Amino acid sequence: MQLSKTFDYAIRSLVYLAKLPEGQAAELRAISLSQSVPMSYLAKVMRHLVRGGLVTSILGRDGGYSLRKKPRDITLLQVYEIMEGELRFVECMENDRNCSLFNGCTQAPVWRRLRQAVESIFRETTLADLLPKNAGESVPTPIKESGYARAGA
Amino acid sequence: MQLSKTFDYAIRSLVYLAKLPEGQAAELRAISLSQSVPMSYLAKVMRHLVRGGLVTSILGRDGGYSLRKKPRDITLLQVYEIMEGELRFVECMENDRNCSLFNGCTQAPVWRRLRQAVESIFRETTLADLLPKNAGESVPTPIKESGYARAGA
DNA sequence: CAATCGTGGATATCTTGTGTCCACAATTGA
DNA sequence: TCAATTGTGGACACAAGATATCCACGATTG
Repeated sequence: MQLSKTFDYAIRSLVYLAKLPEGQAAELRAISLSQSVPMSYLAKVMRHLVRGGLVTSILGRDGGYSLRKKPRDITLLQVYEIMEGELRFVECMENDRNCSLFNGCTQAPVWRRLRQAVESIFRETTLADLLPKNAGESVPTPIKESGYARAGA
Repeated sequence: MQLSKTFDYAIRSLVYLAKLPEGQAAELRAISLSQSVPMSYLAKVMRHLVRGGLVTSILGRDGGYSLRKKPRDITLLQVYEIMEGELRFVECMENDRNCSLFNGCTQAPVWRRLRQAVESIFRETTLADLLPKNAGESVPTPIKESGYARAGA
């Protein structure tokens, strides 16, 4: 019943990008430092987001990442499905190979209700909802300079 | 975002007990066979339920387990908390050691909303809701005799 | 050409869920 | 009283998945 760090990393990175001035890109190291997320791992996360169509990557010098949509148009459900795949709570969410054999799977309706609840929250929450209200200040400062942002090149 | 098998085992075992005639006990092997759950692992699950106060265990010969409350009085939330502890989706659900430092943890409200949703579903669903409506037949039959119910003594 | 930056994938590590095993205590019936 | 049965407790083993690391490579720009 835990959300993965990967999912959390993805969200926070997207929020970071959303805070940038329109059209501006941020490079991996900057995101990594600001979130205290290992750079080489963040790279993998970002690749998912790129393939998922939420983020554009710019190769080469002065490259980086930038949002491909308005924050209002990026829902947590999209992010979740890109990072984790379809939302499910048990193995046999739809197909009943095992459970229905025993008791007609009386808990299946509960899992469905559960998914609907979570799904609708995820669908209704967009990146825009995660932007700090009172913040015009552009970029948050990292806590520690050391540790991260070292590998990869 | 997955529920553990352990939680599922617990629920199914409780449902099994709930189906028994009032006051009757079932032994470990019977539950294990009916659910195709490894007996030695089920033992551990049952211990949790005993300590959690949902189930009574009877030692010695002709021992077994039986429900300690009416199915209507056992909620999924109780079962969850007994098996998994407090319901949480991220590390820092209440205490904010890390996230608030960066962005005031704008996602925390989302996680809270999420928890409330799940929690209320769990709280409103009782064992009674998981009993098959049309079933007077006492005990479901196992699929395969082999494999489980062998270890332990 | 050289420096920068993201890509891709193989690999390593760590954690946790899941499962196993065995000695032991309690209970009951012969 | 003895032996069989049944749950208890904890140590241990195993597997899978999340998390992290590394390195060779392609793209881009000055």
